[in-house]
Amino acid sequence: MSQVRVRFAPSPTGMLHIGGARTALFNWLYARHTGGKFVLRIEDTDQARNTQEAVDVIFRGMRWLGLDWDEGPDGKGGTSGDRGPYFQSQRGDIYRRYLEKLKATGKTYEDGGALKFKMPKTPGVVKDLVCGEVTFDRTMEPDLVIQRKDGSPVFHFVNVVDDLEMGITHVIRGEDHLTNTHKHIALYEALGAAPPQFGHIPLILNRGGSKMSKRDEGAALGFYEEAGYLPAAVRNYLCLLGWSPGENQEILPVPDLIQRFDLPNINRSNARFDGDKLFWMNGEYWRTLTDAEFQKFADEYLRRTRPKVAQMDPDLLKRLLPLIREKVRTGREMAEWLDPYLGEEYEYSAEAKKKQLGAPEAGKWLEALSSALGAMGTGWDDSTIEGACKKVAEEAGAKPAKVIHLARAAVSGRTVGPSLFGLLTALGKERVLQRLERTRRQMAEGTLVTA
RNA sequence: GGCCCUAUCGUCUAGCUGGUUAGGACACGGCCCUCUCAAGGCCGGAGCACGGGUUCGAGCCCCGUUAGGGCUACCA
Repeated sequence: MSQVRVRFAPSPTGMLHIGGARTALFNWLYARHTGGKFVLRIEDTDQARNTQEAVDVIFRGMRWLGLDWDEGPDGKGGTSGDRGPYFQSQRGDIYRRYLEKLKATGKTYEDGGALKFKMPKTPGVVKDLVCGEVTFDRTMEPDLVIQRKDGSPVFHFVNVVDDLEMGITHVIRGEDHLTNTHKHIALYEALGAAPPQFGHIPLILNRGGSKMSKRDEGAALGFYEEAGYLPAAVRNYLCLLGWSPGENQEILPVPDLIQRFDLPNINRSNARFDGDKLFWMNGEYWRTLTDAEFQKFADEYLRRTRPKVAQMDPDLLKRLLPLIREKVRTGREMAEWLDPYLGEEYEYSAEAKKKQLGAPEAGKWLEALSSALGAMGTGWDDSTIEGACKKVAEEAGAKPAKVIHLARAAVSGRTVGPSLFGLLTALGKERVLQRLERTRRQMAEGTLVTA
């Protein structure tokens, strides 16, 4: 048996569709599982949408997911592999050659300026690796246009020619192509070539239950990168749509995924995309990152989404991040939680003002807190701060929680945040006193800003 | 309309060649922990679409119905 060659052939639409990403992933897994080659081919025949930016989106998405390809454009202007070109827009000569070859068989004819392929009227049989044997009655099947009036070849034709020329052995693609496959097979046969094997994988459905379209929320892979998801989590989650590793396991490292993945155990029914579960899974990966991995991720994500971090005291950031990390599970949440510490002009949320800072005893308690914390000598740490806070509460005859929540609101402007004692420790005494003072001043002046 | 695919908790799924108290995960509810929020622990509700067969026995096999999805372009 010769070496497996699979391909992913996206068209540059300006986004990498989540379904396309999953198709790429399954192809990649199959190539790695079998020790075969994974080819990337760009179907850039639609001139209107074909821009460099749109092509770059594909490269970026593939790299982000960790799907490396053995042949195709390298994304840096170069190419690897010797079965190119890997852009359809550069394969015109090849298509013309095959068009001539097909014409020579006498199985084509001109109609209305277009070139048509005479579809055989015999039953079309597709032996699908996922769906089994599917037979199509073609007695009523119309002939297939393979070249438009303007001379350009159509998708079905170039797709077949490319797969043939590139020596693709297994075509793994979405089930939406299943009913077209017999046409492709007819083309292979007319060209005197053996068709590849096919495996049609179930579609990814949106919440409403229809094929995920580019207009659906979260349909673009880039959406998850922007939201600060971890590529490993997204990749792992995508694996579970239409396939299961079995043995009640869902979270698996890549080598296990590769080892267990195979075509016969792919599901036949479509799967709905469940953002909640992805979110949960991201949390699982989020928690198992090493400190170094998390730091790298946080640096890159924050630099991109919160340019203000550059102005921030790096030591403060370094102290804050671990505290925030354990309370959230995506980069976006992390960034939002960091907002109150990006500068001293932080805002107070409506809830913080209403529930905490607006309380009758708030001013009195904050004053007590300021003096208690201000009086602390050496040893500014979680436990000494806790002691001071509890003492303030005790003297005020209140539960510690009351004072703690008030302090959080004063110091961060929020009602939720990292554990208070850790937060105060991280902020440092001077900054904490300054923030308490700022809050008291604004309370006194009645100018607590909202936005 | 025609053709094709599919059908296990709300969702993703396990369930190999018929014998299971139908398993797991997300989500959800309750309790515990608790300074908010997460995390964690314990408990719980929730499913074989329906109807016929075949069989001693069907979630698994066959047929039908229903439902969902897809395809049916000189789009890709």
